[in-house]
Amino acid sequence: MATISDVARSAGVSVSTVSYAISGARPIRPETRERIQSAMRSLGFQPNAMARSLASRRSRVIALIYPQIGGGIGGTAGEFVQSVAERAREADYQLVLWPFRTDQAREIRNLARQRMADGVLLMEVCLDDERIDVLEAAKVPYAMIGRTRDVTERPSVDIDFASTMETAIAHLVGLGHRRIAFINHSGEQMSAGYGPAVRAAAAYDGLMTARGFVPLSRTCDDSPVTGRAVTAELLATDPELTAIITMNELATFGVYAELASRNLSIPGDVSVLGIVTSPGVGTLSYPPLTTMHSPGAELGRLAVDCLLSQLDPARTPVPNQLIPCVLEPGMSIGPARTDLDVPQRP
Amino acid sequence: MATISDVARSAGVSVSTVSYAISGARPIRPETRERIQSAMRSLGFQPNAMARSLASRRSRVIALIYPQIGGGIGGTAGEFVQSVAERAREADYQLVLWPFRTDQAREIRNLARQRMADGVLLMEVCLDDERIDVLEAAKVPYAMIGRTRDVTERPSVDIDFASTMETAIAHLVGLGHRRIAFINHSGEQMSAGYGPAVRAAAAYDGLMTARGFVPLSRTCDDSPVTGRAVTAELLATDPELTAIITMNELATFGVYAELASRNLSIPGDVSVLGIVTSPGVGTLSYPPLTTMHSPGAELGRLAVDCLLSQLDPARTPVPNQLIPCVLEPGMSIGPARTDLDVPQRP
DNA sequence: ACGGTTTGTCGAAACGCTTCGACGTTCTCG
DNA sequence: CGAGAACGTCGAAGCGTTTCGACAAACCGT
Repeated sequence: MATISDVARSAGVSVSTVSYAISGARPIRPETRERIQSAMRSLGFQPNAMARSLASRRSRVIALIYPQIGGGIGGTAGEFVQSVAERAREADYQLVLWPFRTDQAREIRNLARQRMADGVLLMEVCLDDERIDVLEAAKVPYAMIGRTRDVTERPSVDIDFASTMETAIAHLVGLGHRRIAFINHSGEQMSAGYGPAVRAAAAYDGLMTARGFVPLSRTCDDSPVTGRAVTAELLATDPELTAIITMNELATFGVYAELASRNLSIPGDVSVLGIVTSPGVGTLSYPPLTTMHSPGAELGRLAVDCLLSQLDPARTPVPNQLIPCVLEPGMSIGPARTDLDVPQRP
Repeated sequence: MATISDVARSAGVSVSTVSYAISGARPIRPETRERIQSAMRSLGFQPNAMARSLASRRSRVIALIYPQIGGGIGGTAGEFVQSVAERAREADYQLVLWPFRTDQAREIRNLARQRMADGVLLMEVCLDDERIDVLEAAKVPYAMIGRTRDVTERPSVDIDFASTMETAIAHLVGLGHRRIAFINHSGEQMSAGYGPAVRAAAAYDGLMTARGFVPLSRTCDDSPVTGRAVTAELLATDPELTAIITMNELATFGVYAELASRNLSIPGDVSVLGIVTSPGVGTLSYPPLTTMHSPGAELGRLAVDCLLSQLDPARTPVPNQLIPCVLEPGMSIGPARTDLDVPQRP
């Protein structure tokens, strides 16, 4: 494997000249540059990443800490990892995966101290996330996907749950819906302070109340079976329900199943809107679910930019951003049925 | 950030002694080791990964080249990446992601020459995969998930499509099915020599023919819409069809939709078996789809072991392995309906 | 024509580790 | 009891880059 000194010898220049020709940090005479480049080409030279990192004290590697990709449909996480990897590639960085649970802050810090990565990306951030404290104490550059409780100036990108929920509710209200239920993630995630669950719940309660409607929200394990049970319970609690917003992909399949088993039509009897889903998941159901899909790819890109802007002072800083989910029309939403609101018929 | 010489100074030994204490490559007196360890602890020392790699000429990083994670439900790829990352972690290796298309062999080689990774893992291997040639020419250790056409001694792990298909067909035949159709991946993937598509098709044709049944297989784009159309076409071609094997998760949702729209019951009229699915995908449908799910996690682990055994001569070599899919019972399979076989009824 | 920049190149010192050879000590066993 | 092996430690030479300071040569304005 050719080294930089092989190139230098073959081009008849010193090692440092080759280095400057590569980095452009100092001017090189055009013909010298030519000679160096052709030497590099004919030797198939690629600079040794480790030596480069050691000397420059920058590894050009960023780490993505993720708790679990699998665990369900997982399209959101997958899309996200994909876009992070690609964005990193574009910026000429490598992406390493650090599979850690959110409570393994110590392990994360130790790995970070090995300086394999110049910075880390955190996903599935909780409202009180010890990893943030540890990383800050260790002065490790980071960016979060999600936000801690105190929405300060910590570098982050996140889904705009408030605006997403507002769009969702406004859309349904515009179609005459007044009794709109919400199916959230599980109670455990809620009490663990999992950001999306907590923020969406708060937004839902606030927006419903502000409109003078009665909030009716439920936590629900991420599974079709639980989704089905929760739907049954919701219908028992409010038989006049006309719409359900779900933020739980797997549970949504259970919603469909329960409604089907009761011969309730979608959207004739009940409208269903899936929010924060992975793109395309709506087409898996019949009738196709109307969704507001998670801007995973965009978040991935932004998160990388946000982190890199801290690593490289030359980059323009990337402000914290909140991205709303994108409406993907399906066939699961219609006007609220009116037989309940107007009991007497002509 | 503490370095090894800080530790050495603080413990009153030489740098090399600290290094040997860490690696265990040479014996160290217990009390010396104690002193070194407590020095490391109090300094919060973590060895610099770059320096270590440069000196030892091994980065303890492996690369996973993947074409695209997302693509729909994507649980399989996600599960796979997950298990690869975890296995690497267990073996004290880092995993980097190289998002490259299968035709970017040159880029892969150049990255490999930078020696950031000690070896690479390839997924979505095609029958004739130029990446393999390039990697072999560059003497880069690798392991494939999937196999090239010439099933030689190249390091690989793969799904055992033949045995999976045999199990699938045998299961259905045991329930009286004779007219069993097969819905494969898309025609483009087929002609691109995508291993799973080609091998499953070959297995299906061979096994059906060997039993004296008529093969009826179709390629199908990965989407519910196409799945639905293909199902309609299959039913038109053979109205006496009693079972469908699908190896196309998204298309399977279309199969369900088409059968439902014709008021054909599952499994009363038609049994449906999804093979090579991501685990859990069966529960998304109603009635729950019986599946043979892809051993993604196991393949991921084996692939890592297979690669590491080449990197580390001390490891016992891992032979190439073929893992069959795992039957996950659902409710979409039943006995073949008999009205067609026995036209006259009492 | 003369100081002062800018340009283009070089040599050498890091970067933080691993690993080799050397060497004094302590065991082992014939 | 003495030769050879095993033990425990050290110093130094890398590993393949980047980057700093130096310096000759060409260029500049006056």
